[in-house]
Amino acid sequence: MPELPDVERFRTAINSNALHKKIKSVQVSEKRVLDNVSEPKLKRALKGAAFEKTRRHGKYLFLQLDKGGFLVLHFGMTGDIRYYKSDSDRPEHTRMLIEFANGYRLAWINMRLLGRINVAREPAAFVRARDLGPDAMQIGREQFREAFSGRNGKLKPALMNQSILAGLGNIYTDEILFQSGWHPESLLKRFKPAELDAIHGVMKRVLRVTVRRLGRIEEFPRTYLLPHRDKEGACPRCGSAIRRIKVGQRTSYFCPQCQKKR
DNA sequence: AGTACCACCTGACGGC
DNA sequence: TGCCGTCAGGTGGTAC
Repeated sequence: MPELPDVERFRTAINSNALHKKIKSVQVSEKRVLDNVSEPKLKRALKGAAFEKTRRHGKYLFLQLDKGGFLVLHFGMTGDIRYYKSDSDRPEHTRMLIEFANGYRLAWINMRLLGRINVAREPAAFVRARDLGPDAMQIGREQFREAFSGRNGKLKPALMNQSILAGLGNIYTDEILFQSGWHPESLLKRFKPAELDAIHGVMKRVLRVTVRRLGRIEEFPRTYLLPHRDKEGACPRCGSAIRRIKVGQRTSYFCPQCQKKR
């Protein structure tokens, strides 16, 4: 599930529940998810500290510690977060469990073990080291045009390329392409600056709307593709059968009537 | 620079 | 019922 709007939901949940609470203990039940940090080092960094505030860049969530430094969470393909009280409510596939002094717990859930846990001194340095592009919610029109013009290759893989633009994944990119009326295999070099500007505008709108709905697809507007993004789906605009193809190894859903190839 | 393929993982689903 | 292939909202490495 985790693309930008989902990570933004996790951030909101942590902001409203898990800030300014002293961390009593940390358990990591799957060491494989630890990326640049060992378990002892992670425990040293977190124990006795509290989360002060949160930031997000692309699909990465940064939790600032009052002792200094950041816990950096990435969720992979399957990830979630839950704040709860009773030990019996521990979610399945909890890979890291943070227990607070108030008795509540924060579970980092990661079924497929494709997510990663890091620590960082500064988000900016981490973002640079990972070669992440500008965040999709922050990027301005000029910067967007700059990032995508003069490139070769197909539109969809470029939008999903985290070093060009950070935050979009497979399904939100499908939505943005649907709403801008472009076929996923359109060639980037055929786009005029004004058309890139239009895609930027659509992207901003889609992110604004879906973040506001906390990434809950059932609550998306009826004119959105995502609720119909399955084999039997019909285009919410024209009723045509939604088509499914592979673009850059990833499954893409699109409306052959509404989305033109450039 | 762009693309293809593989690897990393678990679980759900459909076909036989 | 059980086994098997396929697929899933991500990323990193390698090779061409």
